[in-house]
Amino acid sequence: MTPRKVTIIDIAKRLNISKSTVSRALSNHHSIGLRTKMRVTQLASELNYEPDNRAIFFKQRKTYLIGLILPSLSNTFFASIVSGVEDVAYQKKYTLLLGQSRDDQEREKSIVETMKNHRVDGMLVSISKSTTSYEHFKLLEKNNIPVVFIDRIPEMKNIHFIACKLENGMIEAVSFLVKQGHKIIGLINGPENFSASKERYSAYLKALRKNKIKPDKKLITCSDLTIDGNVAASKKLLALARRPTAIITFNDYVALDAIDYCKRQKIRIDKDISFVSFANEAICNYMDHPPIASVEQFPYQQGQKATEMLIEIIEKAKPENENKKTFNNLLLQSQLVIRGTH
Amino acid sequence: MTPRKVTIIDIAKRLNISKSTVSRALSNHHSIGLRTKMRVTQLASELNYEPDNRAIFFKQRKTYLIGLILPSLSNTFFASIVSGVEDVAYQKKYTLLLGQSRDDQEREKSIVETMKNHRVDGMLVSISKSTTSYEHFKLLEKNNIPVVFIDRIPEMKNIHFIACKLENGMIEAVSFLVKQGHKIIGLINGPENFSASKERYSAYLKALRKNKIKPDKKLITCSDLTIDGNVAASKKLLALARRPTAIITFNDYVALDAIDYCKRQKIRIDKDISFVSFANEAICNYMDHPPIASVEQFPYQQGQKATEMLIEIIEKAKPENENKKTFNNLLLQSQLVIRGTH
DNA sequence: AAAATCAGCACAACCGGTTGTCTTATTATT
DNA sequence: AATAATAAGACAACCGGTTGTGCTGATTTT
Repeated sequence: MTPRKVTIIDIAKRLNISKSTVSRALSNHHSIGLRTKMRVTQLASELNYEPDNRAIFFKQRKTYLIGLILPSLSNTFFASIVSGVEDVAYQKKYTLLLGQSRDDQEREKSIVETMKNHRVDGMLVSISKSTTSYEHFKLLEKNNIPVVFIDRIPEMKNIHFIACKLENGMIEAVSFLVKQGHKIIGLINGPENFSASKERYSAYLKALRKNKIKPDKKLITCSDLTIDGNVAASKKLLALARRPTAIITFNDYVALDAIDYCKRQKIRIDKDISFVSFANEAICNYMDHPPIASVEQFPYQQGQKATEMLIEIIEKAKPENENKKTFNNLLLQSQLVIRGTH
Repeated sequence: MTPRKVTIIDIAKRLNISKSTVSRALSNHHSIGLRTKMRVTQLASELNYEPDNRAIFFKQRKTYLIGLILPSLSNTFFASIVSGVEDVAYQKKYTLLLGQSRDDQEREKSIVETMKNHRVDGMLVSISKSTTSYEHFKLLEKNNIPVVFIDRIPEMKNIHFIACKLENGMIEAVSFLVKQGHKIIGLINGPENFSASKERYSAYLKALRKNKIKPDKKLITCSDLTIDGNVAASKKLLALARRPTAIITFNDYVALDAIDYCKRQKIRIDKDISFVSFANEAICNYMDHPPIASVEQFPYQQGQKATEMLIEIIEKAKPENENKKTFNNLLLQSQLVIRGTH
């Protein structure tokens, strides 16, 4: 129990007026005399009076709080999302509540619970890898707390979400490689149960079709995205009799581990084998042999757009619209970024 | 105004009992009969009743909210801090309010104001580069909201803070280079007005003294930490008649830009020149020619320790302790990490 | 001079919980 | 059977603001 802070009641007592007068004086209401207004504002600043949002929002049934739950924060992709979310939230006068699920469903649930009890006006979520039950999100809806999912989307009907469409990026990537003369193009994908993996997988097949290349199951493998997993996947593809001359990886880190492995195996990067990846992390610019291209997924922009979408939903929500709900979703186009040779 | 949620009053009305009975039934109070308890809990779960934290914390004068303000979130150093803070906050049942100042004093002030009005129980701050006035922090103290500063510490008296002591890391760095045979060791520092720069500067001088090397002003330069600034600083040092054989840089990014510049100039890394940096970013492990060593500043741990410190301050704060305030500060030791050759 | 108008402020209800005190009906004690 | 003890729950105040309504005295209107 922290010591109590100055309230309008304290001010009212000292000036021998009622607290409603203080409240109106501070908000410059016309029915309060000039002299009283001046005495109130004067004393308020002397005492360092600060209004208590909770009391205000309590009546308004609004908190101007937005909850954001991400799997991790030390990952640059998610850090960019946070940054985009915060920028928009700040601009629209909302404050951000942050939680990281650490890819643990129970922790995710618990954070949802806490934020719900803090009465956030809405939530932004990138679901954890281990999330299989969506009850906690359904409960939010029952409580009239809108949720916008970002990038990692659950398989639920009737949800708001924003993501980055990878199909076009994958097609650009494959076409780019084909144009460079590659015919045997491998894929190191992420965990099979990821929707992001599924999307890459089907886009990869579509891209091959478009370029009239027959898919070869042996050229497709998965990694659990750990260093060991990435190396194992690389090893598998590079040991093939029909060895790929180019590999597309789930993200930049997979590519970097793969490139590392190649170097140790004296497989020459960009000669014996080329890499194209996803994420387009800035850090790749410092590498001697980065992937020759990477598909940008615009995490910062996803964060921005998701927040704009959420706030719009929050602010247009009215009880009378209860039964004519619509669900917003937005797919940004990904974009292949070809690295300059340097 | 979002539609209203289920309250204990709704439950009370339906069961024709008083709201205090509902409250006590839900918290399993002994003076409520078993039958009533069951009817209440039953109906509560049917209606998806969720307690409103604000009403509870309102009376308790506590929110279990902690505000965290950092200059940026897209920077991995700060992202690690956030991660450490969130982990501890979660474990201790506090929720994190996040804001980024974008190194703008006005935005920092405005975020402090907002969080204060949300009645956070305490705040964690890494001050913005442009912050010169500390009034907004002093006001927090007057409002009995404790603040713990992290890593970027303002020049104020009587504050709580946590930071990472760079002196020992710098001494280790210089000694390491000397042991490798280097005698001419340059320094590319950050902006002069940074306390972090000042600390590196004096530690650098001390380290040279310890190793009986005479400092040479020409070997010391500053960068504004932009790519152009980093390159310009590198150019300056490498153009010297008495050219350094090793350079210590403000952080890894400066080193990477410098290394990049060297490569373009055909200056051979680790032969003609070696680099040691600060921050020890994981990404350097993927480089062909990373700095040979880097001083780890433990941002994740700083976040953790700062949060532990803050929560301790919050929870032991009592009105009667008002005038016997003490100020906590903790300096972690930095640590030189020598990269394995790979 | 009586009635109407209005400025300036007080009073009270409300938001959704918690908690101390009071009431009532039942059971236990002597 | 009369009294004390106890169980179960009602009532009301409180946290710190906002806001609709009511009251009072002064000024204006007729």
